[in-house]
Amino acid sequence: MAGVRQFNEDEVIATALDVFWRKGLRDATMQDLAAATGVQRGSLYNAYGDKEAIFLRAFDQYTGQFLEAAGYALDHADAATALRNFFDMIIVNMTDGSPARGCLTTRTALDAAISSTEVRQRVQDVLGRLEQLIGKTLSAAHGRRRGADANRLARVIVTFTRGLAVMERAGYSRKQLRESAATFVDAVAGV
Amino acid sequence: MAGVRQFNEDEVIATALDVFWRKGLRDATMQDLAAATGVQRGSLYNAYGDKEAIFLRAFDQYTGQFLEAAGYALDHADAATALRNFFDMIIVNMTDGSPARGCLTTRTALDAAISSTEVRQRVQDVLGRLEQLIGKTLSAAHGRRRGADANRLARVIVTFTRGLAVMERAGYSRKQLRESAATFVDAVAGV
DNA sequence: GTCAATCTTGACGATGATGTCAAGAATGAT
DNA sequence: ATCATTCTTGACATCATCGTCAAGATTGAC
Repeated sequence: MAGVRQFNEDEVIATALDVFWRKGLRDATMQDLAAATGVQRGSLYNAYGDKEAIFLRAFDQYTGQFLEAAGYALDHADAATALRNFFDMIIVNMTDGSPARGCLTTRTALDAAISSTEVRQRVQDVLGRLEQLIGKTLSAAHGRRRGADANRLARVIVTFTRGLAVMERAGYSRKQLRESAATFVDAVAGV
Repeated sequence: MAGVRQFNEDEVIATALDVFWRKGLRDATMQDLAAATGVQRGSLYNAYGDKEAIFLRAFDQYTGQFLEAAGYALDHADAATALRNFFDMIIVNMTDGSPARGCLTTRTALDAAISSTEVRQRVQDVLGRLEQLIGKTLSAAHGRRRGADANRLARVIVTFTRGLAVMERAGYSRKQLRESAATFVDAVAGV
């Protein structure tokens, strides 16, 4: 069994994403990845180099899915509806699984195991892109809220989503998160 | 040099707090604590049992300081002023030091190294108390905003503070955090 | 069919952390 | 002054993880 790669890379990365999501970059070990993927540790090292390289691939896959879902949820003419959809989506996203997996981006941002700048950069990228996505939705919806205004508000909204992720980790239930998000949207979106 | 404790417990805990704040519960090792406090590892084990016990003491010290400062900052008749003070305080709190230490509570909430329920419980306690503190401020300031309304908003505000802590970790500057907080207060407090 | 390339496998060494312990030392009580 | 108590110290055993590597195996190209 050798000579050519014995595993499907996409599957391995998808499985690795699941492991990282459940355990976090720091706590997931190469052994965890090997066990979950069925690929030996040595093969993983041979194929990817190290854990962080695997993480980066998995994280890219994750952000792709996430931003796509966010864009879809936000795609409504009415800003309030868009935001409600969006919050529903991310709350389900972070409270899914048992135990809940939480938000991978937030967890990664807080993970001190970040020696390389690369990981940090990716986190900033997602947050920045999310901010832009939301900013566009806001300026498109409310003609009166344009430019700097929408951008500032977009950042506030992104910040709030990070807060929800922390609250989830602190033990708040999906229902509680939803209530907070609803209150937030009502207050901020000025609906 | 023995027979009686050779170190000042308060000083040791204060120093330990500094270490935990900079490195996090997970990443701070007993060796780090020993080096920072000047107390040998063995003595620390003898005196406290294990790392988590030391952390709990340090964290209690931290939350005491933090909630006191929060209460002081929030002690204003005008809700908007109270909130602005409060956000100023926590933003300085989390961006202080070089590199910035971030928010210990948030970091701890995300730290997966939490096997014991105790740590998690303390985190929930701080957040809960903070929520109450803010709730009181809100109901006291705005007569029209009472009961459930103030409580819901208080939780939204606590959530937002957690978001700021994450954004700080993601690399946002003190200035950026302040801008977001200001936008948030303007929008939410309905000032 | 042969061979070079490359993947797989299991073992190895290094490292860093945890928690324990026995021996030594100094204090406070009697 | 003596002694039990208790702290300190350094060493020890254990464990988990990382990253490397040589040997074996298999494939695809020629």
